[in-house]
Amino acid sequence: MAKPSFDKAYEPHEVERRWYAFWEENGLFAAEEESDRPSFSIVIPPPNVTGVLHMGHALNNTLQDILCRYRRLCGDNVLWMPGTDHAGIATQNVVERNLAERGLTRQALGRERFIEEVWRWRETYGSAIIHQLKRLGASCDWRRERFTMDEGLSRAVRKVFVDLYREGLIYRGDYIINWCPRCHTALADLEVEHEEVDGRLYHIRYPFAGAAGGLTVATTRPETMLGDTAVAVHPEDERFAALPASAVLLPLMDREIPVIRDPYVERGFGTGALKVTPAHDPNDFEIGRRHGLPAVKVIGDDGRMTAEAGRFQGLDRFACRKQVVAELERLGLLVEARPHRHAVGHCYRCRTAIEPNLSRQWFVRTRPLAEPAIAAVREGRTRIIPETWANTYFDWMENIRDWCISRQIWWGHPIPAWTCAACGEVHVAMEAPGRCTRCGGSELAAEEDVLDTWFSSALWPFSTMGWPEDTALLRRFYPTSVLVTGFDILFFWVARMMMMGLHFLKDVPFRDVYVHALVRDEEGQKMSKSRGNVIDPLEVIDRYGTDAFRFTLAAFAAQGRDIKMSEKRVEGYRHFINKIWNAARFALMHLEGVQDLPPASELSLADRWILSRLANAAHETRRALDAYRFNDAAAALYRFVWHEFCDWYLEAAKPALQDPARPQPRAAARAVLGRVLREALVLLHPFIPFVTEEIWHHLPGTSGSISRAAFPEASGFRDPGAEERMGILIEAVTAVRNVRGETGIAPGQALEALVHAGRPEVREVLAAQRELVMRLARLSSLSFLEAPVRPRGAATAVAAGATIYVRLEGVLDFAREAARLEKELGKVEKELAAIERKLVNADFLAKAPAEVVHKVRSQQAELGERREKLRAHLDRIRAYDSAS
RNA sequence: GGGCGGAUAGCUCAGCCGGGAGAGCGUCGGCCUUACAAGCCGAAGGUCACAGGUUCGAUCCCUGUUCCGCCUACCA
Repeated sequence: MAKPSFDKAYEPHEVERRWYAFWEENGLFAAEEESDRPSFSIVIPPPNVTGVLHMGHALNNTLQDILCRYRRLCGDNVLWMPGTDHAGIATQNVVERNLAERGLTRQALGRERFIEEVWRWRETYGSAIIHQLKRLGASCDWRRERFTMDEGLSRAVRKVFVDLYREGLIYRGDYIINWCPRCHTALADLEVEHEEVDGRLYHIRYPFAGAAGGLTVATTRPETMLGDTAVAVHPEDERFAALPASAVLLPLMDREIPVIRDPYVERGFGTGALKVTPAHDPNDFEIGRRHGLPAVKVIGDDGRMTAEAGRFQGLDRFACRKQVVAELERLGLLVEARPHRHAVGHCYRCRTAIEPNLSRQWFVRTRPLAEPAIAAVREGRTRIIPETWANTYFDWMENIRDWCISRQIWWGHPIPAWTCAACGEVHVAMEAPGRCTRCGGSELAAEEDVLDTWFSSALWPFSTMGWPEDTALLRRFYPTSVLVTGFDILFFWVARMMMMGLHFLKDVPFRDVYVHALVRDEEGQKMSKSRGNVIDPLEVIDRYGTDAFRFTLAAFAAQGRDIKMSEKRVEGYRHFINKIWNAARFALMHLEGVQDLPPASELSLADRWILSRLANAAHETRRALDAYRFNDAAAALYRFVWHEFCDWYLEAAKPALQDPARPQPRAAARAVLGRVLREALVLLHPFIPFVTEEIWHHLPGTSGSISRAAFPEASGFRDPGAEERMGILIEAVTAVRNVRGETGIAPGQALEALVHAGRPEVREVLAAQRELVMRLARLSSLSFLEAPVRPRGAATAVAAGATIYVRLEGVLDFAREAARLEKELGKVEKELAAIERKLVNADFLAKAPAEVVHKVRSQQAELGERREKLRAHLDRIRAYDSAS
């Protein structure tokens, strides 16, 4: 492949395309089914086939990719299992909308042709999100890509359904479920989103049957009264202890309904009398069961009133409400309609108000499945990180209710059940039975409902690996190492995978669950189309490059905190990418061929220092990633690369690199430069895979893809002595620069400096590194004084345990210098005062650990010394000033 | 109703086992110093929301308060 030019500014797009193709062609993301290396596996949270990449996906997959690339660099055999979800309701809605544009409906098409249409749609658009994940750099093992409607996964679904049914953990029955009149299907409790709305609480008078007076009930949904079959009061409510009649006359319907007594009724709410509509309210349904009440279904599946609603038949439920209220008002039975704020359920797919409806559905008995799933987390077999989410998990699991799994839509896994036309026997089996096992009848009607999409997603960690076959993949990669997901699907998905995994594989589906935050907009608002505040990740990638975007996501992925995304941030990290790029450009000017590191004795102080800092950066990165602290890892790398490697090492190494007259230090610097850059790139690679791969191929001493390099060891070049000595140098140089900045001397003007070093080691370091200090601080000379005596016209800096005089002949503004010293002195005195307050405290001396006391004492000594020096200089400056 | 999280520099956020608070961006001053102006050097800027408590010592632990955000729930 042609080497591109190494331009001043990094140009990401061509680089990204080129390297992604290279990775895929060379199978660098492929997991091995047979391997001696440790296994590491992640199953992707499968995005909806209909979806397009949003910020949530971008964060989620960036974090997974960082982990996968990191583990590969550590030598693991990594499986990142990719795929998509058929997303029953969502996909059906999208395809239906598409049909509507062509003037068609699914009903007109018929079930079979509609399903074909969905598959066609999937062929055309279903890979969009996969391509987008690739642009993000996702290193999935794409050859293994799965789809929840694939034959293999469908088999797993049927097997699970049949087994659970036979174990009595799946049943069918008539219950109140959440019905979406728009999607025309039942929904699980979880799929209902509650929203506070301003409604009204209507007080309606139900006259007694055959007696004067009546009972006033309170309701927010007056239209349901048409289906009332009782009025309930609390058994111990004195107000209703003696009633003139045991029944009331249901207004508008002229039906007599009994007054019953049930402790469910809350005496303090409304009027204390509750209308009971068993067909349209879950609590009323229970009351109805307890009292043997009939259930009258007045609202149909289309949201319109049924024949049971009498003359209201055919009216939309909300229109009906208005009319019922109007008629009651006319009859003088509407006592009042006060404003009332309450929660109303909405369909999580289409936002339509949910109708609780009596209906025959299939359910999973969840409690027996939930118990092992609770235990697994309690016992730490699966860790939830951050831990706080474990509480949420327990809370939900412990109060779990049966799961309605049947959906009245067409796109999904058919429920494998058949009903005998002759005897009504229900058969649940993997394949359609030939004839009825009970009566021998041959006419068997297949169940028309399909399964909840989450039913198949619950199997994802093992169905993707070939279950129910006993595959090599399962043996090697199940349980998966970690699941990375957003908290919004903790119940929908994580909890259910836990239940299914434990039940069918007798082991947890994942060792760790890393729960990350939501990506919000700059103001902290949830991104949504209706708010119009959506930032498209692909546009961000177009503008700033994938690497900058990924690094931003990682840098802001602090545990337990939402990410507020703005392009400004990404721009900042694009600068970082560019910085790396330019550091590499610089390095390449000096690197030729591979050079081994010389022994430590031949390395300069800066060489030893940067190698030590590299080891430290490797250590911090490793520790942070092992703990899923992505932001810590990103920060450590940023600091190392920019503020240590670029700001100090490269500048410090320039003299050696640029001086051909001294081959030995030059060779050492070259070797170190090459080594540190290579290893830094490897450390960075999980975060910014493209630019690191690109640079890698330019560097001498590298081979193959950086994605298969070895993650640097943290222990290698630790050198505390070098770190301390370099610290002195940095402090001294910074002090001189400070003087220069504060006194307004042009950076170009070389200055003379004289140093009085109190501690011999400080003098030794500065003397040994004289040339370097001069260069970095832009000095024309650096000499040493035996006593702290300020030369004429010199500014003073106290730093690194030394006094540094900077000659500013004729330029020194005494007033300004005095002000500068005063400011410095003020700071020191304030710090010292705080320290000394501690040391006069007998309790502190007696009770604090010796090492803390020692530390404080040495701080006191150091600050005291600084204070004395500053005072002395200030006095002299003042004296000089007033004298002159 | 129950639960969880947050409040730290102008902005956005880090801050591990309690030992006197950091970064990025922004601001101010100075620099085109041949890797990088997407850059370099320097500086300013903080009652760590408020009130108590524990402790020799609290941004950190405990209690309460205020203000935000989220999850959850069958008072119609």
